Amino acid sequence: MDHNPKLSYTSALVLQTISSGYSYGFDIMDVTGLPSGTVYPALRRLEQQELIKSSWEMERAAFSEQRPARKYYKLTREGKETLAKALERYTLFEQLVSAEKSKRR
Amino acid sequence: MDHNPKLSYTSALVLQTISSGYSYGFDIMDVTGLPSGTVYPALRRLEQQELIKSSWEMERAAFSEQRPARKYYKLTREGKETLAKALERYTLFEQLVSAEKSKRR
DNA sequence: ATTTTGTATGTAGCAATGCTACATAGGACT
DNA sequence: AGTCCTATGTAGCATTGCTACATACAAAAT
Repeated sequence: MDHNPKLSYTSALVLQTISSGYSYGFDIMDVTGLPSGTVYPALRRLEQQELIKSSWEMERAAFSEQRPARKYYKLTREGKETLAKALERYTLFEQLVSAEKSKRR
Repeated sequence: MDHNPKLSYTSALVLQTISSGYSYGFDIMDVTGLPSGTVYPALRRLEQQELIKSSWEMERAAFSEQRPARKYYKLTREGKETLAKALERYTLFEQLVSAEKSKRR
C-alpha cells in the first residue's frame, strides 16, 4: 500500500467534496460538475487506496424516500491526512489569481 | 483548430502563472513546483493550441546576465479568454475548503 | 585541467487519468 | 408501454503527468 499517494486535481476535489458533506456520487457530480465517467472511477480508485470508505444506504423503506439506493462515502483517517497534504498544491491556482488581482488594484 | 479547448489543471495553472508574470519555463517550474517533464511539454501543447506565444531572449551579451538564454512566453488573446473560462472550474477546490472552514468556526 | 554548481531547455517512454457514450435499474406519473 | 428523475456504473480511447535522462553555457572550485 502506498502511504502517501499523490492525488490528481480531480481526486483531491472529490475528497474535498466528500469532506464538505456531499457524500454520494450523484451529489458529487452535481457540486463538481464532473461527469459520471469521471466521478465513479475516481471514487473506486480512492476506495482502493483506502482514502474513503463506502456504505450502502440501509432501510430505504424506513426513510421512504422513493428513489434508488445511494452509496455513501466518508473519509478515512488516511484520507484526511492525504487531503491535507494536497491542499497547498491545489489552492495555488486561486492564490495566483488573487495575487494578480490585488496587484492590479 | 479547437476554439474552446478544455484545460487540465496543470495547463490552467501554467497559463495563470504566465499571466501572473512568471514568463519562462524555469521560473514556472519554481513557482508551481512542477517538474520539467511536466512543464515543458505543457508549454509546447499550449503554444500548439495558440494560447501562448514564445520568443527567445535576444541580445544576451547586451544584458550580460551570464546564463543560458530564456524562452519567454506570453498569453495570446485566445489564451486569456480560455483562462478566464477555466477560472471557475479550478477555484472550486479552494472555495470548498473555505466554505468548510467558515462553517466550522 | 577537470569537476562541480547553477541556470536553462528539452525528450522518451510508460502508467495513470479523464471523458464520451452507453448501459442498467427502481419508482412515479401519464 | 413510454417518459422522467434519481442513482450507479463501465468500455474504450486519447490525453496527460511524471521519472529519468540528455544537452548546453558560464562560473567557481578542486
